[in-house]
Amino acid sequence: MTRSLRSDAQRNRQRILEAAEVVFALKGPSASTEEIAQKAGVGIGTVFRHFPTKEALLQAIIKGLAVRVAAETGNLARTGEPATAFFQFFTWVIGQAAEQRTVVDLLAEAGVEVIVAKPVDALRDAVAALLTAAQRAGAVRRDVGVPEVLALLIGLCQASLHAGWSPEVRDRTLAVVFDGLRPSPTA
Amino acid sequence: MTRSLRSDAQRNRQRILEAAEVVFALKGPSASTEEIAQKAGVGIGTVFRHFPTKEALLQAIIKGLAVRVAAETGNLARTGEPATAFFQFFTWVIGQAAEQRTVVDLLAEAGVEVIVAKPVDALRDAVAALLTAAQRAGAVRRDVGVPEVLALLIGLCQASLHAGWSPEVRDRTLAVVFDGLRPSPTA
DNA sequence: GCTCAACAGGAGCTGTGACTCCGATTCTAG
DNA sequence: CTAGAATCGGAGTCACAGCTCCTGTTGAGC
Repeated sequence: MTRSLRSDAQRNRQRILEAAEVVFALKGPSASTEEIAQKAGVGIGTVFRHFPTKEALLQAIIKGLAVRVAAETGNLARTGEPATAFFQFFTWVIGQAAEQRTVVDLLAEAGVEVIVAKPVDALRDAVAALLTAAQRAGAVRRDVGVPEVLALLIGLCQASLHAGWSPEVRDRTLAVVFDGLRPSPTA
Repeated sequence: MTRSLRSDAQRNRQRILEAAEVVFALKGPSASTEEIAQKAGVGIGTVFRHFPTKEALLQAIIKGLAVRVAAETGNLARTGEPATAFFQFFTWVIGQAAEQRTVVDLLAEAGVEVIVAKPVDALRDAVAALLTAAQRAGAVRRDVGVPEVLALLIGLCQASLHAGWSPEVRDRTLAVVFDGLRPSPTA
């Protein structure tokens, strides 16, 4: 087990996480470690002591994000109307992605079959709960599963990163997907 | 104007383009110029004489791809049934993207508002023709435009690059989007 | 306060990839 | 066939980012 860190080390670790979250959200995974260190007000060496590789840092951020998004999703599943909660979740995630590039990476991670981190699993479970509740309420067709939902989420989030993606286009595109997700009247 | 190139130069230029097309399709835009030169059987210097920057080379490939895709799209618009041609086009593009990463970049380029290259414009026109024909035939709802179609195409193509995207998931996801694109019975 | 282990910092190492430069090598006009 | 201009090739340059290492500093137990 790891003993608890010295107080200044804990403080720096927290600062690095916060800075990395902002920078990654803004510039994507290609942001340089130096920029993160500068934003956190620490040296590069300090960053690499807390996180052995840049990849580890990114994973830590994604993990934290997964926990928060899963919690939010769980809340929505518990308190909202099943029929509308699912669509609210969809809209919310895509809104997040437009301003937080990290969300896109998180979803990409979630879409991969072989999952490593438990928090991402939790997120998938939360999405599954939301989906099945909406299906039971008759708001979503029954022949779609979590993989399809994640594919649509990933796709729309990726699209939202591109230029020329105005709020109007976003709303109309979402409307198309939502109509496609509803039970078909011919079924 | 530029005089015609020496015969060996023309041959090399062609080889570079072919090699670059293969490599970019396989590894995306981050593929190294050296690898392209090696695949083409020429030195790096030769690559950079024909294309001043790597970006220029990528643009040239995308341009060529745009011409071919636009031609294919135009064919489909002329010979196919308006009601089905649009959906065939959609399916075809996404199938291409799964094996040719460059297609994704092409579409990303097409989605951007400020267009530089004419071939990309031509592609957008071809998509527009296909879309309006399908709408006139009553196969596609009238409140979607080219931006929305491109957004859906870009998104699904990006999603198709990720692991865990099996043919089954692709078909079901496409089915959802197609149902969403059809005229709603309540309209 | 003192001591020392834990930690911070950032100059530098290393690997990579875009791009340049110039001697060697072809193609082509006459 | 030959001159010479166009072209080729790839070693070398430059910039950048991940990562290491060693010196100086700071927190915590005594």
